[in-house]
Parts: sequence; C-alpha cells; structure tokens
Amino acid sequence: MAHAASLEAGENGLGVVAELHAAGLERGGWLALVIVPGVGCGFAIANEPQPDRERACVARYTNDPVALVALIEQTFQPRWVWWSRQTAMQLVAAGVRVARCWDVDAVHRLLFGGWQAGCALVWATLHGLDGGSMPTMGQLDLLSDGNIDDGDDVDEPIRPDGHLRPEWVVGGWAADSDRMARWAALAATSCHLQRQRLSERAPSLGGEPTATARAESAAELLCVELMFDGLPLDVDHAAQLIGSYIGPRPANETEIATSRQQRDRRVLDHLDGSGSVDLRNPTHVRAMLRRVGVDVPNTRAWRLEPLRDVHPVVDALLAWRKAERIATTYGYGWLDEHVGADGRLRGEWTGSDGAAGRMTAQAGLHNMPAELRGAVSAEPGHVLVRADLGQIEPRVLAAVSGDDALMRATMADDLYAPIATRLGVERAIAKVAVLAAMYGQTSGTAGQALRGLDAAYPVAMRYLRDAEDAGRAGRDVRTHGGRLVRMGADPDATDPNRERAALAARGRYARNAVVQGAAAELFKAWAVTVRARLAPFDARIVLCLHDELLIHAPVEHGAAVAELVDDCLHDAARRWSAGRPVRFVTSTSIIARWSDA
DNA sequence: TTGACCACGTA
DNA sequence: CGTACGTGGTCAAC
Repeated sequence: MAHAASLEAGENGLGVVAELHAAGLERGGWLALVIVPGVGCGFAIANEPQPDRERACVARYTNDPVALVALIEQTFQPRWVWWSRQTAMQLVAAGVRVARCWDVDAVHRLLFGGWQAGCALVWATLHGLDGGSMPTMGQLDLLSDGNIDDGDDVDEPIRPDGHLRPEWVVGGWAADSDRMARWAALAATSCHLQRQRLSERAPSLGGEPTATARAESAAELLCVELMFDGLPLDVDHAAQLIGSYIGPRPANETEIATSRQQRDRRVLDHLDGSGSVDLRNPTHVRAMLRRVGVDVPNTRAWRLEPLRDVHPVVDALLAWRKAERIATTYGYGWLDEHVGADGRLRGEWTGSDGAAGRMTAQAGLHNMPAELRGAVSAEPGHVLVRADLGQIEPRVLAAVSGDDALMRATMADDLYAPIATRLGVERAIAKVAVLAAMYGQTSGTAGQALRGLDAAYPVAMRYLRDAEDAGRAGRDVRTHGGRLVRMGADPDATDPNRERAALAARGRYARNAVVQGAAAELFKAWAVTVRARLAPFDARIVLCLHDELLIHAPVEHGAAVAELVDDCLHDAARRWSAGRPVRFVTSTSIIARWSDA
C-alpha cells in the first residue's frame, strides 16, 4: 500500500525517515528506489519476501529527490535496490555516492548471461515468461488502434498475461507518486526473486550466495562513477608525447593532409617510386613488400619484426604504423573528443561485457598505448596508487577448481616456480604450459609439459577439460561466481574441416571463459571493496584494467591507500572463494605518473 | 550506409 | 589450432 504525499515546504525529510522506520526499515536494510529528477521519488522496503502489493512503500514529490536519498543514506545506510544504472547515474550526477546497492539489471546478466537486460525482460524472465512475447508500445499501437487494450486497468503495472505493461516501462511509472511507489515495489520484488534464484543454486561451496551479485551491482555503480570522474590526464604532456610521433598539432585540414603525406613519404622514399602504394591498404602493402623481396602471408607487425634487416622499407613501415596509430586513434583528435576542460579523460564503462563478464571501456581507456601512459598523472596534491594482481588467472584456476596441489603452489610469490619444480622443467616451460592449458592452445612447445600438468594437477586440468567438453557440446557453462556463459547453436556441419575447427574454437572459448570470467568476478569484488574503503580518504578509483587498479588519492593518504588495497584483496578473495586457501598477490606502488610503476 | 576483414592497442 | 575487448582503415555489397 502506497503512502504518497508532497514533501511540504518546511518538511526537511525527517518525516520520510520516520515513515520508513515505521514501515520496518532498519540500519543496513534493503530499500528499493526510483527517482524522477526534479519531481520526486519512490521507496519500497525490500527486506522481506512479500507480494509486491503489500510491500511498504513511500513516495514524495520534491524538486530535490536526491537530497532525500542522501538523508536516508546517512540515516540507514541501506542497500539501495534499483532497476538499472539509470538511478545510479541520477545519484552520481547529483553528487551522491551511496555505499551499497543491488542493480537488478546487473544481477539479471549474472544469472542469465549475455548483455541484455531492462525491466521488461528481467520481469518476464523471473516469472518464467517468454522474453520474445514481451509487449511493446509499437505493437500496442498497431493492435489496439491507439486505444488502450482490452479494458485493462492502465493503473495496474502488470498485465493479465503477467508481463509488465509497456506504458509503465517506457516512463508511465513516473506519472504520479502512487505509481512511483508501485514501481519501486516491483523493483523490490524483482530483487527478492533474484535472491531466491541465487540461493537455490549457490550452496555448492558454502559461500554467501549473493556475494557476487552484490559485487557486480557495486561494479556497475563504480562504472557510473568512473564515467563521471574520468581519468586525470596531463594534457600538455599528452600533446607533447603525441607530437613526438606525428609532429605539432595541425592548424587546419591542409596541415593535416601535409603531415599525413610527410609520414607516408618517409616509407615511400625507400621505394623506387614506380607505381603508387596505399600504405593503409594491406593488399597494396603486401604486394609492395613482395616486390622488394619480402614475401609474407600477412603484414602484421609480429611477422615483419624479424625482417627489419631484409629491406629498409620494413623498418620504415613499422615506424609508420606506430605513428599512424597515434595520428588516427590516440592523437590530437582523441584529446579533443574525450578530455574535458578539467583534464579528465572520460568514456563509457560497462560492468560486465562479452562472454566472460569483464569490464569494458570506450574512448581508448583500455587500450591506450603504453607510450602515452606518462600523460596519466596525479593532480597537484595527489598521487596515483597503482595496484595490479599478480598471475591472477592461474591463481583463480586454483581457487575455482579446488585443486589441492595448485592451491599449495599459490602460496609462492611466483606461482610458476613450484609448478616448474614439480614438473621438472624450466620456469618458462611451466608458464607456457599453464597458459596453454587455460587458453586451449595445443600447438607449439607446450605439449610435453601439458602432460606433466595432467599428472601433477589433475583436478584443475579436469575442471578445464569439463568446460571444454561443455563448450564443444554446446552446453552453457557457469563461472565460479555464478555467471552464465551461453554457448551458441551447433556449428553447421556442412564442411567436416570447418566443423571440427568450430568445435575446437568453442572448446577453447569455454575453457577460457570459466577462468577469465572468474578472474573478472574476483577483480570486481576487489575493486568494489576498495571503493567502499576509500571514502574516508577522499580517494577515488579512476581506472580498472582487468587486473589493475589506478587510484587517485590525496598525497597524505597515499601510503594508507596502498596498504588498504592489499587488505581489500584478502577480504574480497575470502568472500569470493568461500574460504579456499588460495593466495592472491598484488604489486602496489605510489606514483605520480602511470608510467612510473 | 553497413558489415567483413585487416591491423594493432590493452589485459 | 591461445582468449577477451575497442578503434580505425579499406573494400564490397548494398
């Protein structure tokens, strides 16, 4: 039952606090939230399983709903439940950083795999309805000729067939305070159903079944914060680095063209000048190389690298490629497009993308050339704390498989040392063999050591082989933390060779997904633990890079932050691996520039 | 305009 | 016959 009222002039929000308290909200309780910026917000108690109609709700009209959220955060420190990161964006944009959340979209992706989400799909999936039968506004318009359908109650968010009503989904929930409250209640119900799903399947390890879901939710919030905060960049230094590759910033289109021609000239000058060569066309480049006696199947850098001495044009071409990359992707245009007046590089962030659920980022944040890292630098009075996880994937393999011998090996600072000893091979061989096992590589020199791994670490190798078998058979796999990784349809069996290749590819894909995906979960659990503990130091995570964290901190807190990062790793690992004795290590440094590490 | 492929950057 | 991702170039098929 919804209690809706305006936030009266003079009411300072304490009335809402009292009402939530009376409705059963306690410190640390779960509270669903929807916001209509500048208009109002709705809350619903999400502590206990309840039919959503009986859920205690509160809604308020207020032109500053975020201020109300901030007051409740301060009073109850609840776990905020929201449908999607949109709510997180509204809070972060208004300067409010809450401690704990539950992102229904993010948990949906964890439970059911893929990247799709959204309240309509989430609701349908949780209620066993076919996502394909979801109604849309477009369909409604066609079928009902502009009329509201079959006399249903449009004030009712759930249609007779169980789907969410599309008018509500596209924003009708914001029409009035009763609806806001109801919409919050539905978020609370979705959260409850998700928790049920998680606890049904989790207990294999005795870990807290919602731990990964909470971490994934917080990671989504962290992504929103990363987008707003940006990565601190010394723009002058960046321009200087760029200039060292492609010269000073061109003033107009003509200068851009001239500089481009000059770049090309430095390669073409090594040729006899007959015929034109388009350096940006790999076919042309390959033909050109053949004419000077360099015959290669493709023109990739790693293939040309050993042939630098064969003809001077090879060396010039490789240098050209590097400069061209800067000019087209990481040049002045890149600075102009993605760096704000405050010297922050900003791009979109995704909390769980792709097969394995890694974080992804745009605007080049995840693939900035190492040569430009010197431009990433702390602002005055601040330092960067850089921490990266050492040998995370093989350590993760030890944890997820529970292989006793491999878990013992993780006690070493260098995991590959005890493995090499045990196999009786060089460290380099042991390393290649372990990586080959995780990535599904079968060719190359790892063959013999791979057989040794089977004997020495049978449980871990079995774990990987099981994943591979599932992938080849088209069965979905689940990561340690419970993320579903969907396997596509059967490869078409038109050509036996192609089919065999496709099966092998899926085997490798699955083999890798259970390791890479589990590593991504651990990383996010670590990152959000750090995020939570950074608040008192006025420090912020500014970059996440798969196994590396970059934190921007006031200089006087640098040492404390560096210490905290290690602590957080142990906490996160214990929670995530349900107490399995696996050691994770970081290397941490306090630096002024990213390149200093 | 879109999608494939190449190429290359990061982990 | 090692995986994942983002970005930009060219070319062919629209």
